[in-house]
Amino acid sequence: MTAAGPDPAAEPPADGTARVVDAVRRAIVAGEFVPDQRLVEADLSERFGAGRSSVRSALLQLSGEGLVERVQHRGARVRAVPLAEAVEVTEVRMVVEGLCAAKAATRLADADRERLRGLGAAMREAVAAGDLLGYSELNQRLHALVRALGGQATAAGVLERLRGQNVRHRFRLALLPGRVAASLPEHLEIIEALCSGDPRAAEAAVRGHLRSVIAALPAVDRGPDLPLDSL
Amino acid sequence: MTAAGPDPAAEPPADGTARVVDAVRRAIVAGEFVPDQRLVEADLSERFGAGRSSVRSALLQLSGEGLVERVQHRGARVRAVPLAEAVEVTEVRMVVEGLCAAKAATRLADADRERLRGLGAAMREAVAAGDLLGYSELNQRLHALVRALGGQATAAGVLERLRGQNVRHRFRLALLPGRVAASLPEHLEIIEALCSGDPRAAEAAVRGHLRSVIAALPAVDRGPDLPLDSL
DNA sequence: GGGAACAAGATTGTCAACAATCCTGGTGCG
DNA sequence: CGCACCAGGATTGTTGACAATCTTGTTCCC
Repeated sequence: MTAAGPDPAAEPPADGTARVVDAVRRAIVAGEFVPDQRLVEADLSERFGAGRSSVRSALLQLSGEGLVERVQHRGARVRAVPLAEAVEVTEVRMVVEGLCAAKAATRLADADRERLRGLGAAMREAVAAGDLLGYSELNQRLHALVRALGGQATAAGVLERLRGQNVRHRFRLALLPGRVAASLPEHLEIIEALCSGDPRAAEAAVRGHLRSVIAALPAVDRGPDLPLDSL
Repeated sequence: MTAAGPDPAAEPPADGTARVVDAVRRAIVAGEFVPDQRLVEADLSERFGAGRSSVRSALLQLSGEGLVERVQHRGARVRAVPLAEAVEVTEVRMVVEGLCAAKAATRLADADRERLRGLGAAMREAVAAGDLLGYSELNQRLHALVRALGGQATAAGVLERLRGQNVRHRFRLALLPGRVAASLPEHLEIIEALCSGDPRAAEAAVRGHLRSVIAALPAVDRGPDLPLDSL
């Protein structure tokens, strides 16, 4: 049963509930469903061609993930994450991702170091080329890699759950003028600290980076709504 | 975050789903439902006098809280938390509760200091009197207080979610011979560091304490099953 | 004109029945 | 004897209808 790993590109014939969960989640992170938008069961049912029961289960599940908010007899709506909470989320990410980095630093194989440094080089190039979206993508890849290398499933789960909550802020962050200039050296420092195998340094580097992200969040929040077509 | 917070004194007339959620959660943390036990919808439906639909919703919600595990077409069972995962959970608790402590240290009012020192004194007395269960209760109160004083709703939510996952191990920890002797000074150090208003010291004290808890976990895991009637 | 009482509409929560799926035991063939 | 195969039972997933609850617009009285 443990033989075949989770295929990253599988499950086209997802049945009712699972399919709706996926579709709604995708619509939320893509910005198609805006914060505070009501999610009426009957509407979603018709839109996705699934029974109201499946939609209901899906909303229950998404509520558990913190993406939608439900109140008794009043339905579900897309959870709005105000700036103050985005800061809180990032603070928690700071310490938990710091833990992952510290653990990762003591477990690296040579192949891992290569992947990390490869990512670092790609980031440098993206910045040099002015490819903000590509950089944002690499950014996520780096953080995901740190999560994975930590080998801490619980921490990874917590981070995954938090990740969904401030997609909005995170997407805009990379587009903030001058942000990448500050972000790139921090990322490179994380990579170097990890490769050096020093857990304290790795944790400190991750914390420093996310502290800087927190400092930049207020500016992001004041920004205008973006198209986000680029997904 | 989402509701789900076990309010110690509220909602007497809980209707269908909410009532089942509460009852099942209580049964799980009380040990009435043992790990890996199957939770058949029809059985629970009859036991709690609620429609299978309500039971279903309840299981969905509890699955979101991480208390039960569900697999497609194979039903739900009480999540078993193996030692390795209990360690992981405590590691995450270590850093997140450290964050709460650091933030709390900078926000304390005099009344808070009094409450903290009062808890410390009560702990000393409980240990002197050999009241292990009372000490365990005070222990939880202290950790809850740190959570609350941090004023970090997101962190508190994460911790609340993790708390439910290793009740089993946590309950037995206090009963481990010689454990309280190591635990008490650590708790007192946390209290002093908080009262001194130094965030770094507070975080370090919390981390040190939970590191010691982690070290003690393997011994707990080997212990026999306890009655747990004391709830 | 302002606000409480009320009724209609909309939406969620629950129930019972049906279909789909999985697990368990037995059966027959090699 | 071992193993693929196949009913039978048990359990979950889904559908549709009904009851309970909330929201909104209206009316009536002060």
